[in-house]
Amino acid sequence: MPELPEVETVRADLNKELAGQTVKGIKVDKPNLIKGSHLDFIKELTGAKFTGVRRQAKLLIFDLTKDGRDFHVVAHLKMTGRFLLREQSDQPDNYQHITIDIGGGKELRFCDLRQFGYLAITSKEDLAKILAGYGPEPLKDLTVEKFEEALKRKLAIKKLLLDQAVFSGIGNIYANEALFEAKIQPERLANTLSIKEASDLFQAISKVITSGLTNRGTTTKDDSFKDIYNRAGSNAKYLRVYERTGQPCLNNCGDKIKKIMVGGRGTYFCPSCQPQL
DNA sequence: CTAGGTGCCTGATTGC
DNA sequence: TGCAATCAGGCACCTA
Repeated sequence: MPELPEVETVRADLNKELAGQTVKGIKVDKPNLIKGSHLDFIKELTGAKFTGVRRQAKLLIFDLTKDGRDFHVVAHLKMTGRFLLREQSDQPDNYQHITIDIGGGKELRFCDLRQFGYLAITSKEDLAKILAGYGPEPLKDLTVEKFEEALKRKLAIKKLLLDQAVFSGIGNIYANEALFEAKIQPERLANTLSIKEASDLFQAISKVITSGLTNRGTTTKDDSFKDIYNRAGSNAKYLRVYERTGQPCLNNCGDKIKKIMVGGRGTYFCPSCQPQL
């Protein structure tokens, strides 16, 4: 599933490929993946020029200009959303639902098995409102001081890490990995972490996110993430708990990775290395 | 403020 | 064997 490192990988490539290109045409096979009117989406986007692609949290933000007016398209990949850059002559992709002709024989395809993802046209003002709802993100505006402040809540630490209004960009994979790295049990209430634990967790989050970025994302066995050239990321080999239920802890502690549900999400940890206090 | 439930989807898994 | 029920999962949205 695309989290901060995966979305950033996609963003960087999209920015390189799209900047300066003009939308020649759009085909929408699944209108439900467009927020708002898909007819308006087609009308407004056709003829517009990409000026850049940004990212905040897990959101992709396409900057466009048309007839002297600037606007944006925000996109969320959710679980299985994917942008692929293809030649128009290429075979259709699986779950290809929206196709954007960018000229030069190339097209941008939005594919999504589960159809949770979306695209939406937004004005500068509406975009600002959307982005204001997101908390600071790792490696950027999240400081250890802000992190400690945010932990003053009586809530399972893992649930807090996944709350995009508190910290943004962290998803299930990196949350599990960071908690293992910091040796903190996922159900621990955030306000019970010591200063040292909070500091360790902050460092652990930076570490696992950096690893994800360096390796162009985590592609697990379900293939949920591919970059715009349909290439897998290489970070999966560094995962230490995610989807390793029943396998030996890589700290060689002798225990096995256990899976539980926390806040309705699959949660992986080592009962010995991450003891419940 | 937080918790809890539902809905969006479909492939994989489980149940009978 | 085959089909049906169940379920995961990010996030919005609603109710308590």
